[in-house]
This record gives sequence, structure tokens and C-alpha cells, in this order.
Amino acid sequence: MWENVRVNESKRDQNKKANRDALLASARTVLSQLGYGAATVRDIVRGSGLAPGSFYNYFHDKEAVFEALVAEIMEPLAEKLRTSRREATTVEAFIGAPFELAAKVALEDPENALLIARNQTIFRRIFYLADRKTDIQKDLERDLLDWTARGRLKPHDAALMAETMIALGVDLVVHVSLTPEIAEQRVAFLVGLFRASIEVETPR
Amino acid sequence: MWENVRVNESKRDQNKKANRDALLASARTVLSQLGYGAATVRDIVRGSGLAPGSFYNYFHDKEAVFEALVAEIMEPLAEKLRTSRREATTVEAFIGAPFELAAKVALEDPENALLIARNQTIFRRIFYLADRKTDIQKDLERDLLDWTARGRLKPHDAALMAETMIALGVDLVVHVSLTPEIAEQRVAFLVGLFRASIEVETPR
DNA sequence: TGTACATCAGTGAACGCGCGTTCACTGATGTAC
DNA sequence: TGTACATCAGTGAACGCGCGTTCACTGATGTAC
Repeated sequence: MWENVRVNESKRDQNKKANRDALLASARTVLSQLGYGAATVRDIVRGSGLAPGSFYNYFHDKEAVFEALVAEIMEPLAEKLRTSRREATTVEAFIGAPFELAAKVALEDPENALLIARNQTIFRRIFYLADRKTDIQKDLERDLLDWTARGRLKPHDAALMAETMIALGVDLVVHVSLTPEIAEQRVAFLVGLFRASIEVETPR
Repeated sequence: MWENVRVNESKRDQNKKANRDALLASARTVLSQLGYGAATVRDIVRGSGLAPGSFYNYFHDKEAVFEALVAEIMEPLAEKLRTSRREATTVEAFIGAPFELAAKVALEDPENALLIARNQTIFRRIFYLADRKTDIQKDLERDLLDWTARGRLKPHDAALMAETMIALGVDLVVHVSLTPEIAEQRVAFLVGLFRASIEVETPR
């Protein structure tokens, strides 16, 4: 039995994936332009090329599409941020890697960067104003405490430091999405700001 | 002639002021709860107790009420910020006074603080992402350059520093509006962060 | 002061419109033999 | 492979609803004498 199990996607499944993607792409554009509050389900449907009724085969409402978009952004980003500090050997790299990553993401994925820029109220809550701390926050906080324990960083309030870094990381994404060419300068500034505050000067 | 010039407000003028205030108060509440994009003119009118048609005697549309609210916030704030650094004699006060002011405003005027917190995309653009630099930005930048020229601050990129301070000032207002009790701690953290970066250590 | 008229802001019914959502129908895709 | 039927996602007209806005009317307030 099960000899004829379907190995490849059926045409139906391919089509469903394509339609879901069309809705997500349209939602990304619409929510970037109008913002979550002002955007309507019909705006999203119009941009997708599908019939109004089709929307409900994929998402329950506007909130559900938005959550899908957020998940597409957050999951890979959280993973990349989690690992970006791992290979750092200097404080400069430890602080700078996540900011460089944020700038890179904003440059390479301008649509999602604009989505964040135009929906800052929601995204900032997701990133660092949630009721419970996000993984991104917890990871950074842990690493800060770790590097402090190892004598590489001066003692500091790791929770507030993490939050502040993330807040300025979001700001960086917003700025870069609006003015891509200033990415490097801003990263350098942020690295300098935080190094001055927490780096332990090692005598050479 | 002109002997009978009206000295006090007429009843009509008093009423007009009261109605305008009712619309603004309702708008502040509604826009704090729903956000600018999702709020409707009818939501605002409902909260004011006036008839729908009356709205248009006072404002052209939703944007116009919002601008009036913004003006009510920004004008006194810009003035207070402008002067808050004047009396500072220490770097600590120079950096801390504006943050303390922001926290104080958020505590004393929680409705407007919440309005900012729930409309961060718009307010951040107003505060530090506008096409032209705001007066708040220009004032801070000038003062930073001034204190640097006088040898009290280390050389730094005043434009980016001003922007970063304002960004974290907005963040402070948002945090305080959601969790009032952490105001002091956050101000102290911010002062420490920026002092470490730009204060010139004076030997005693 | 009192009266008669003028002014003008407030009212709310009414309008056309686009919204969110449903559902009977269609037709492409999948399955059984 | 070909055929006949089953499945199920896509369609779009249709619904009730609240929106933004208008405007004829009302009545309180102001003015003139």
C-alpha cells in the first residue's frame, strides 16, 4: 500500500501556495503604503488579483495576514540575530554584528523594511514592548550578561541595554529603508555609542 | 465710535471654544485607542457629543484634528526643551534635563503620552524623521556643537547624536506611558549611556 | 429696558459609497477503475 | 491509457452596515432702535 503516494506537490497545492503568496505580497505592499490601521481586506484582495471570496480560503481576517507577514520576517531574523554574536571575538564585533545584520536586511529586503517603517507602533511592540520578553530580547540580554561575566563588558543593566539596542536597531532599519546610503555611517555611530558605554578598555 | 466693543467673549464664542475642545478631547481619546489609521471621523464625533454635521464647522477632516492635537503637544514641548538645557552647568544636567522633562511630561499628561505611544509611526516622523529638520532637532544639535566647542563634550557627530537622543526620548515617553513607575530608572540609564559617550572627564 | 429682526452655529436625516463577508455556482484537478 | 465521477478551490453577485459629507431647517444669541 501507499505505493502511489504523491511525491511532488499536486497542481492544486501549487496553486494554493501561489495564491497565498499573492495575498501575502499584496498585503506587504498595501500595509507598507497605508499602514495596518487604514488598510482594508479589499485593498489586499485587489492587489492580489484574486476574487474577494478567495481571501477567506487563506486568512481569517486582516490581522491573520499581518501575523503571517510578521512571522516571515521574525523567524529568520531572530535566528540570524541569535547567531550573529556567536563568532564575535572583539567587543566591537559583538556589538556591531547585530546592527550590521539589521542594516543588511533592510538593504536586501526593502519591502519588509518599509513595512516595519510604516508600522512602527506594532513592530516596536513586537520587538521590545511586548508583555513578555521576546526571544530576541532574551538572547541579547543573556549574551550581554555572559560577556560581562567574562570581563569583556563593564557591569550594566542588561535588560535596559538590550532594549535600547533593539530600539535603535529598529530605528536603524527605518532610517535605512528611507535613506539606504547612510547605513554604514549609522552602524558605525551606534557601535561607537555602545562601546563607549560598556567596553572594557584592554591595555595593550 | 467703538464704545460698545465686546470686551469679554460672547456666549457664541464660549460655546465654539467648548465644542472645539470637546472634539479635540474626543479625538485624543479615539486616536489613542484606535490609532490614526483606524480611527474615523464618526468615532471622533460620537465621543464629542455633538451632531455629525458640527464636526465640519471646526475641522476639514481627520488629518486637520490630528494636526491640531500635534500642535497642542509640540509647541509647548519644543519651547520647554529649548530652554531645558539653558540652565545646565554640568554635562549630566545638560544631557539629563531633556530626558527628565520628557518623562515628566509623560507622567503629567498621560493622555498625550498614550497618543504618542499609539501613533509612533507618525510622531517619530514629526520628531526626527521629517524631510526638514525640526526645531527640536536643530536646537539640540546646536547645543551639542556649542558644548563641544567649549570643551565640555568630546567631538562627535552632532546630527546623529541629536537624532539618537530624540529617538530614545520618544521611546522613553512610550515606556513611561505604559509603565509609569520605571521613569526614573530609564532616565538614569539614558543619561549614563550618553555621558559615557561624549562627556569629557574633568580631573578634580 | 424691551421688542423686533438678523445672524449663525448646531442638528440630524439623507445621500452615495466602499467595506467585510457569505454562498450558490463553476470548472479545473484528482481519483477509481 | 481513457473515461466517468468526486472533490474542492476560485468566483463574484449580493447582503447589510457604517462611513464621510451635505444641507435645509431650527433656535439660541447678537444687534438695532
